[in-house]
Amino acid sequence: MKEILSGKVKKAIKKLYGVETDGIKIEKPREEKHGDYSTNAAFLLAKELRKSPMDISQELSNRLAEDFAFERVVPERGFINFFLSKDFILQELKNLLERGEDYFKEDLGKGSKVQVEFVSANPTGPLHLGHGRGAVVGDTLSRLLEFFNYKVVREFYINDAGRQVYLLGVSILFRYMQEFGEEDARIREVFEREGYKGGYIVELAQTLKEIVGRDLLDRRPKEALDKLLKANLPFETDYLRSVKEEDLDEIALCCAFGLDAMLHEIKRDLSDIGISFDVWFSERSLYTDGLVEKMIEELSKKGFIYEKEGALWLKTSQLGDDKDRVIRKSNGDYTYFASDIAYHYDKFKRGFDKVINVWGADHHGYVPRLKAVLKLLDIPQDWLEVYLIQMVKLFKEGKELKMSKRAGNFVPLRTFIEEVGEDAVRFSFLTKRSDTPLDIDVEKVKEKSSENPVFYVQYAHARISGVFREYEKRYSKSVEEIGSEWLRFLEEEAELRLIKRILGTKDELISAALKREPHTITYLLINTAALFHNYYNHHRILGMPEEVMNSRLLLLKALRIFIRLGLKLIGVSAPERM
RNA sequence: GUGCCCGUAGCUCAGCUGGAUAGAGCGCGGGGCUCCGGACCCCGAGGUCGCGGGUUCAAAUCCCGCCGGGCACACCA
Repeated sequence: MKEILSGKVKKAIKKLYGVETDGIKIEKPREEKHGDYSTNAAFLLAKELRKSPMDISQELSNRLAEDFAFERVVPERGFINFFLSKDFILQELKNLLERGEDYFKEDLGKGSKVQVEFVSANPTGPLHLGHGRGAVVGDTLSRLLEFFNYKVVREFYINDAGRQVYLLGVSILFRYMQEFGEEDARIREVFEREGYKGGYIVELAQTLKEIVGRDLLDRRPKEALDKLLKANLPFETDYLRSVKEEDLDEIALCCAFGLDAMLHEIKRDLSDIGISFDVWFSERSLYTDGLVEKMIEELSKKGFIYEKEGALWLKTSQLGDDKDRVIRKSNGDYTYFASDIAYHYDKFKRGFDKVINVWGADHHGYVPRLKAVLKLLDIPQDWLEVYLIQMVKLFKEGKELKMSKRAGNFVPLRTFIEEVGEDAVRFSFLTKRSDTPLDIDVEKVKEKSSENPVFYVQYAHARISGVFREYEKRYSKSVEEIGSEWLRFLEEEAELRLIKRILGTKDELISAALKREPHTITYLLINTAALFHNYYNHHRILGMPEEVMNSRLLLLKALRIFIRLGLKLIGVSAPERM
């Protein structure tokens, strides 16, 4: 809508003054008396034309008033206020009814390739609520971008290399030994200091015990592996299968077993809230494919790497980071940063026009480091967008629950899903801007789930569907058969307002996509549903004279198109009945 | 200590590329179909937009300082 209007304004300016203008803003005034839309165009032209905004707005208004789209065009203190004409509104509505959700589409992406990397949780434990928020926001952003013709690849980066995974293996092994009442001093020491203490580790250890018996205690990892592979485990065994013979020991086996099991859990949780990934990218593969070494070699050649105290350092401080960073420790291990450089280089090589990383806000200090790397690799800064999701804090009986995986004291996403359901999970993660922390009171969400706004929106959809069902029953005709010629009977103020609202949502969807603010969709839905509920409570539809009934049914149909689209974009179901 | 984010109604939060009388839900007080779904609707009370300065015709919105809260500042990931 804004685009249509700004086109009209630009055309009028060109005709009237012979100049091109940029930066014309079309706004929706808060006050209805200031029109359906307004523009600041006159202010922008004032300098160039050496005329007062008042005069310009007057002249432009006179010109634009001839357009059939406007009932009135009113200059006011330099602003130009537009009042849309009924003819124009109905023409757009007809358009919408014919095109369905496509009416809201716009070719913003022009088919460009965008990667959205999100969740990327360590596969060392189940997903918690923070991951859930990132997952829902990332997925919704992806859906939005896809809708506007970006080619989106959803990617999950699996941190399957390094110390955290080693600790996972140690933790499982420790619990496994405990099952037999045995222990190893060295293992215990590592476990107590850094191990994962969650109950899920104990469960994994028990499963392991059931399948392999004493094999690991008796140092027979090879036999244990064979048993595991034959055991018909309820998950894929990619990591177990790929353990190399020369690396196989008790810990390595536990690592692989743990990774397979955890990844399976993670995938299940995600799929339960409607999320699937196109690519599961293994950090480990960056090492096995030699990409990390290659990157370091290349950066060395360019002189960006130096050695100090036995470690390799990257000169990121010259490029916006506050200090240089270690990429290979003095003990020879690579840091996470090293693989991340390789990872982003790989992303770049894969030809994405844009990469969006959805990260937990606790990683914000890491951003300058990565941006510095882009400079070293001659990758444009705006190629990478980092989108930070603030923490989710959980309260139970007024007390905050900590969510550290190592301590094992966290609330799994699964619990939340089971208590409030997929739709409410997705919706509630999208009712707040992502850069503000989110507090969830477990009890409250549980108790008040019927007050969740998601039901309010879904109820609007179900109500419309109910009216259609009833219409079909009473009149033995489908709503689809009502032709657009009936539209002209829509003339009440409330109806026109509702239509304008629906038409205007396109602008807001576009803005949500461009500004990466998927949460605005939920507000759009709530507001639209409110307008509908209000309208519905004051207007009868069935049983009214034919022209009134048919025109109102068409209005409801348009409304339902938008509500369905909005719900689809945030991944929430649109029930026919509730 | 340094950097980033946040501070809006009793509570949870929208609004922030400056624009006209600051919004929603919950909670609170009052009311609403013999009729298409009352999981709804309408009315009302409730605000120094953390504080102070600055820029501007115009500031919740931009800039600076302060206060309060969160997060991050590893040869962890």
